[in-house]
This record gives sequence, C-alpha cells and structure tokens, in this order.
Amino acid sequence: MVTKQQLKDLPEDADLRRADSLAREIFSDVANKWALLIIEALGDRTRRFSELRDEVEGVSHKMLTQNLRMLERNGLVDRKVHPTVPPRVEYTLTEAGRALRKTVDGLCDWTHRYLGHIEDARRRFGA
Amino acid sequence: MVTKQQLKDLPEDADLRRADSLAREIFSDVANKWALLIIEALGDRTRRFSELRDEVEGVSHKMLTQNLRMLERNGLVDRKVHPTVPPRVEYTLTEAGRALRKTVDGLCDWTHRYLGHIEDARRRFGA
DNA sequence: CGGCATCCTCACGGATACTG
DNA sequence: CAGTATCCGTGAGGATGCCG
Repeated sequence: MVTKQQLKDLPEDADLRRADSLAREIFSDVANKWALLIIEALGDRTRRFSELRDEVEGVSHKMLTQNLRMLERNGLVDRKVHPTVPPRVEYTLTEAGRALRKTVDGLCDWTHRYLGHIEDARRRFGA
Repeated sequence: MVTKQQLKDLPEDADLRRADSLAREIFSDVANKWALLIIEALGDRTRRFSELRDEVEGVSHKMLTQNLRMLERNGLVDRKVHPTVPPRVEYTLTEAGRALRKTVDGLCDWTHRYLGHIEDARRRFGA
C-alpha cells in the first residue's frame, strides 16, 4: 500500500529509503547461520559442491544449494560448471565474498575468544 | 546414541569436541538477523525495552524479549530492572557484547560498501 | 555429481490477552 | 511498561526421487 506521505517524498529521500531497504535485505540474506558457515568453509580456495557438503557440518543438500544460489545471486560466490560427465561444479569467493569473509573470520575469533566468558555467564544465568 | 569409537576417545579429545559444539551453538545463537540488529541498536549506551522495540525496525515484542533473554543468558547484555511503577528495564552491552558489536559494525560497513556491487550482480543474475 | 521438484512436518514467529 | 502464556498460521527446511 502506498500512503499519501510516501507520494510527497522527494526523489532523494526515495533513493535513500530504497538503499536502506536493500541494505536490510542483504543483511537478512547474509546474517544467517548457513550462509556464514558456507562462506567460512569456502575459505580462500575453490571447492566442489560435495566438498562443501562434507565440510559444512550438518548442512542438507537443499540448504546448501539454496544458500549457494543466494550467494551467487548477490555476487559473493562465483559458480563454475565443468561440462564433463559426471558434472563438476566449483564455487569460489568473489572479491566481495572475500571481503565479507574477513568479517566472518572476526566473528569466529570472537566466538573462541569469549567461549569461557559465555560458559560462565550461562552457569550464572542458570541460577 | 554413544558409539564404541566415542568411548575410546581420550579426555582431551572429548574436551575439544565439547568446545567445538559449544562454539557452534553460540555461532547459531548469534548468527541470526534479530540478534545482530539488536546488538547494533544497543550501540554504546544503555536502552530501555521500548526504545529497542522502536529502534529495531520490524521486530515484534516476542522476538525482542526472546533474543534479549538469549543474549543475557550468553552474557552479552546486562539486564537492569528498576523496581519502579511503571517498571523500567534497561539493557546494556557487556564487555563481550561490545567486542561482538565491533564485528557486527564490520558487517554493516561491508554491506554499505558493496551495495553497488551487489545490485549489479543481481541484475546480471536476473538474465 | 549436482540441481530441482515434491511432499510433509514442526517450530518459528505474529497476534492477542492477562499479570505485576 | 515489561514479561509471560496461549493460540495458530505460515514457511523453513528435511527426506525422497527423478533428471541432465
């Protein structure tokens, strides 16, 4: 639904709001467990679909395909199909993907650095 | 189910696996849209429950409570109840929470820096 | 091997209402 | 104002099967 207020907005405002909603959309895409684990697993070299399924512990065939599509659509991974038989599909992080990976690495570091704190906090919370 | 292999594992190995599974659990807790948005919204000063609900666009009462509990349990936010009427509850990032926020900031920066790339990638993917 | 479609389940999450 | 409980629909996501 389009409100009167929205119709009165200036073009620049509309642009800003569009960029914001796009940013939120990307954030939602990327801020999810599987996407981040896949990006982490891709690391700095290219992987096959089946390698990823083995390395990303607990991911289902479906979730892997789905998230890889999403990452490809957003230009974070590059998908290379070798027309052999049997098929061979390789995934590689793009420049944008590698940049994202840096921040994911940060998240992993954080997790391990604060593991102890968190365990303590949980024990205290239990009481 | 406990396998024979698991029974043969040395204690150190067991510890490592426990730490890993805990790390994965924390990762799953934290790598979700609402948790990250809430941490970002908390910023560097303390906020009331209702302030958070206003600032985290689109979050429901329920999701906010639920995620705040989770963050509190993991020692990422501190919850301070003022026994006044009406009640006043304030949330603040702990040291661990502030450290996490740094990496979330990185994620936000990344989102904005690559917004253009991503838009382009999507257009190309559409074809 | 990798992708896609289908079915089916269950838990995530919204809406609502009641308490302190 | 903040928290908890309940109800309930929807969709995320697992399992399976077939295709190129």
